[in-house]
This record gives sequence, structure tokens and C-alpha cells, in this order.
Amino acid sequence: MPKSKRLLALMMTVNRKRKFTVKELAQEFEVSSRTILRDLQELSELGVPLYSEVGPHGGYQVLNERILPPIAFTEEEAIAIFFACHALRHYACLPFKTEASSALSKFYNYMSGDVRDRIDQMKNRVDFITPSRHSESPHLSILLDGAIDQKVILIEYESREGIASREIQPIGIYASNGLWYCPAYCFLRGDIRVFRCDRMHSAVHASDSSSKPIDLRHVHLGNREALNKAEEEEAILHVELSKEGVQKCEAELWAGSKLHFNNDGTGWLEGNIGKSDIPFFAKFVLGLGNEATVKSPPQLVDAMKEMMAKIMAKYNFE
Amino acid sequence: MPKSKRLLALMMTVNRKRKFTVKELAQEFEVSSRTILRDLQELSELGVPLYSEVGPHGGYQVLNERILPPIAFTEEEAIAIFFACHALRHYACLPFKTEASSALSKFYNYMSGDVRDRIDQMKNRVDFITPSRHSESPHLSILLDGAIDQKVILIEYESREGIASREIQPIGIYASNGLWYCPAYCFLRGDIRVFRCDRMHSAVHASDSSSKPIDLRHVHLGNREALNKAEEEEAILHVELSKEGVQKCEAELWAGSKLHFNNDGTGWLEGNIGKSDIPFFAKFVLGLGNEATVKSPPQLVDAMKEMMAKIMAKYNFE
DNA sequence: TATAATGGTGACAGGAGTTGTCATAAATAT
DNA sequence: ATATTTATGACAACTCCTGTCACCATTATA
Repeated sequence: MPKSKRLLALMMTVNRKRKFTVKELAQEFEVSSRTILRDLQELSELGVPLYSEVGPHGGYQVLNERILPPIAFTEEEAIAIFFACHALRHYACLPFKTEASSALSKFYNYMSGDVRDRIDQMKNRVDFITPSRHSESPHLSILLDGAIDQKVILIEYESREGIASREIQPIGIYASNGLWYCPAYCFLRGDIRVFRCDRMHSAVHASDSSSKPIDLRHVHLGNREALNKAEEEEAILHVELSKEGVQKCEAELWAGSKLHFNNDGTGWLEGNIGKSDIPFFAKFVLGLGNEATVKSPPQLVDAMKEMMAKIMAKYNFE
Repeated sequence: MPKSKRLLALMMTVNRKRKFTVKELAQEFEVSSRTILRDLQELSELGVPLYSEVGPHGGYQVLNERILPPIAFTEEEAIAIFFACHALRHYACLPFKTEASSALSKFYNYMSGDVRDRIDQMKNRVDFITPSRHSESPHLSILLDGAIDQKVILIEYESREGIASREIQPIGIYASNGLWYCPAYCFLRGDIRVFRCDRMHSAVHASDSSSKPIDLRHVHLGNREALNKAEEEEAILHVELSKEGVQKCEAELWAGSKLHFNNDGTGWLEGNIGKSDIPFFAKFVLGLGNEATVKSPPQLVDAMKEMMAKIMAKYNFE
């Protein structure tokens, strides 16, 4: 193999096996150790962060960083990647240790001149907005670890009733509307619940004397909904929606599976809801104003009336 | 210069000048044309999409794609980039011609094994969710072009009053909550307005006999708000919020500048609003239920009462 | 139609750069 | 001590890279 090709191949190999010896590579590439040594020095000069230790159990290592081999991106692709990463700046917290901005600036700097110009032109003209949040979610990494490695996490969680300790086994984390959520198996309830990450005052690996992890490897963000136990008494939700009502509902995550469309843009919500969720839906439907008409359950209409009565009362007497 | 280094340098040069002749490069690199020809063939084999035309004014060209030189990313950075791009899959429409998925799969495939494993582990455990929308926004590219090149765009826009033609000069586009918006100077109103891109039934460059572009180069997504003319009669909004109310308001884009916090997590909304926006705020505050108390303006309270009366009526007589 | 500009290919000799071998050194784990 | 491993220099052998030349094909332009 000619040297120019060997160097590129070496670059990939070296990234694959992060630790290796000169001899090993020499055999793999069918050249002498001396040659590999010379090659590694060249890679080093090209920017591959190599580190070596002499002695038994010594050898070469690639530090921290990985070299991405030359990749062909179309201009559009490069720009799409840029703005996707750019969008992450709206998040106060991310589950990755690094800031996305460091990756972004590397990417930007390596881009050829005209793509960079194009990006500069677009920078203030395109954005993916996420509401920026007041509250922080510092425990994302540990929750994600727990989800990947099937570990039990002990959290202090602030719910409406106050702060309490809970043992949970995370299924994953997701950001929606600028807030981080963590669906997890709750050992207290014996079921899957969604927790808001910014309401966790602390989160640690629950190692000693605590609940044993259960097998949730097959449960992930994509399929967790199907697994919710239906313990609670349910009611059938049926709400007719105007066109504007449909558009507002599309913004709601929970509505995804319940929302149906007519051809003219109007639609309706239909599905089972827990009776304990009725206050939530009452507020929501009230916010839709005249764009929604509740057909069922009657309890929901009652809840709305009650809520309106309270509001009325507030403004009449204040 | 040894060949291995020349190839890398050539890769960059070729990306910089997208069109070039063999002779040109031969002089630049101080080698013969024959060598350059051989080198270019090798680059081609390495994946650089080169295209050549013979004859006068012919020469080499790099097609569409650019080669990113080898970049060193830390594992965390690579992962952050991956998930940022991954998040774009929630969007039905993007202003980039390419799908983000093609860039993503390239990126993924070139990644070294263990980073890929790590990503696979995280794939179903981390997500940035954006509500997926029913409506399409096919005119994003043309709007973005208009914003960058200061062009007037003729759109057919569906507002509450029906469909009408309008001439606008876009300032930029942004996605929020899965919907695309386009702040633009509206020649009809003589002011900056925000349009929803999915309500544009068509969008074309307005070339003939139409309004001339005005100079909006200094106006962009970051500063457009300061430039809104305050023509309309305004009212002072003041709404007190419970803790839960604050959290709901944080999700609203418009609330950013109006939302204030108390130390205990409660807060209030304060700021000027146009009187024509009162119906909007009425619905919004109603959706907050008991979590909000309107202090001002009185017209807002009236609007809420009226709305509640309508809703009440609906359920009493149906 | 001729001409010049451009890419494309094959052959070949000379030589630049690459390679393997050997010697030697230094560090370190067992 | 000994084995393992990186590190460096020198030098001959030799690979493969390079330039030159010859020739062809295509195409814009005079």
C-alpha cells in the first residue's frame, strides 16, 4: 500500500482501537515497526492527538479527541448541521459534558470560505427557537447514565405536595419546549411516571440497601407509552375543535395520539384519560376558548364550569 | 512537498476554489501537470466529487459537495452534533434543500466504532422534541432567500379574514414549537409583522411593477423587536402568577420580556400590549385558570368574562 | 475549417522519498 | 535482572513518484 493511502487508513484504525502498540499496527499493515513509528509521528503532526508510554503495558493511545476522517458534505448538509448545533445554544443545560459551542466553532472554522460566508449571511436569518428557561436541570447526565446502564437513581423531587425522596429507574430524558423531562419507573408507585428534571433537587446513584434495578432495556422513549398500566378509572375524552383549536392542540405533546383531523382543517380530540387528569384538561380546554367544544366526559364540562365560577368570583369581589 | 502532504493540501485548495484548471494547480504546487492529474484522480477515488470538462473554458470543478478536512472532535462533541441533527427529524419542513438525515448518516458512518456504540445506546434515551405539525411550510427557502438578498416576496396569505395577496420583505425565518414564522416588512401595513409560513399558500419573487425593496440589512432576528413601531393604542398588562402560572408562561415566546420572578417562584407579567391583542390574552389567561390574576387592564377582565359567558352558554344549551 | 485550450492516457527513465535493518538508548512493569 | 515498549539515527535498497514526451479527444472561437 502506498504511503498516502496508508496514512488515511491508519487514521481510521487508530481511532477505532484507542489503544495499540506499534508492533500490532506493523503486523496489520504489513510494514516494519520503524515505518509505523514514522507514520505515527506524521499523524501527530497532522493533528491526531497521540500519546505514548514506554515499557510493558505501555503503547500508544489516542487522547480524548477523535479524528473524523475527511467527510464529503454538500453545502446544504454542512449548513443544516451548523444550524442544528446552533439551535442547542438555547438550552441552559445539556446532558453532554461539552458545550455544543466548542464543536460548532471547530466545524465552522474548518469549513471552506464560501460556506462560511453563506452561514454568516444566514446566521441572523434562521433560527430554531426554544423557550429559554429560568430553572436549571443539572442532573441530566446522571439520569441518562441510569437509563443506559439500567441503574436505580435516588432523587429528591419537588411535587405539588412538597419535597420527597424517590427511587426511580430512568427510561430516558427528553427536552420539550425548553424543559427537560425524565420518564422513569417509579419504585414508590410501581409504575412509569414522567418527572421534570428541573424539579429534582438532587440525584445520586442509589447503591446501598435500595431497590434492585428491574429490566427495562426494551423500554425506551419510543415505546414507553404503550406500557403505561391502566390502573386508574378512565373517562372518554371527546372534544371538537375548530381549525384554530386544532393548531393549538398540535403544540401539545400528549395530544399526538388523540388528535384527529377533518379535511377542512378542523378536527377533534378523542381518547381515554385518567379521571385525575380532568382538572388539567379543564384548564387546557378553557384556554382554547371558543375553539373547542367538549362532548364528553360530562365531568370535564363540570370542572370547567367550576373553574370559571372561581375565576368569576375572583374578579367580582376583588 | 511529499505526496501525502500535497494530497491533503490539494483537498483544501480544491474546496476553496471550486473551479480550477490542472495547469493552475501545477504552478501553485510546483509540480508538473501530469502529477496533478494523477493526484486529482486519487482524490476522486478518495471520494472528492470532481468533475471535469475539456475544451477552452473547461477545467475541473468540485461538484456540490465539499470535503471537510479531518477534524478532531471529542467524543462528547461528536455526540452533541449527532443529537442536534437528530432533533431536526421532527421537522416536516426545513429551509435547507437537503434532508438532515443524509448528513446525519454520513456523520454516523464515519464515526469510529465506540462512539457509534455510545450513540446507539443513547439513541432511544435522549431526544429534543418538537411538536410535529400537520401543516406544511413549503416556501421557507424562498423566504430565506428574500431575507438574505433583500428581495420583495409576493405571498398569498390566509388570515382570519380570508386569503389575500401581500407584498412582504422577509427579515428571517424561525421555527418555534414546530411551526415556522417569518417576521417581515409588510408593504400593505407599512410595518414589520410576523407571518406564519404554513398559512402562505404561495410565495414568489415579486419582480415586476411591485414595491421596491427597502433597506433592512441591519434588521435581523436578533434586533427586530426593538424596531416595531408603536402605532396602536396600548394597554398596560399586569397579571399576577402562581408558581405553576410562572412555569406555564415560561413556555410562551412573547412572554420573555414581560415575565418577572419573585424569589418564591411566583411572579407576574407586566408590559404594554396592543388593544387588538386582548382576545388573545383573554384566552391565554383563561387557560391559566386559577394560577393567574389579572390586575390590569380592565378590558382584559371584561374579555375573559365575555368569553366565559359564551362557553357557558354553549354547554347550557347544547 | 483551422486553431488553441483543455482534459486524458500510456510509456519510461531518473531520482526523490520511503522502507527495512541494525544499533543504541531510555523508561518501566514484573 | 529481564522483557517489553517507545524513540532515534544511519544507511543501503528499492519502491513508487515525478517529469517528459507522444498522442488522442473534445470543444469554443476565430
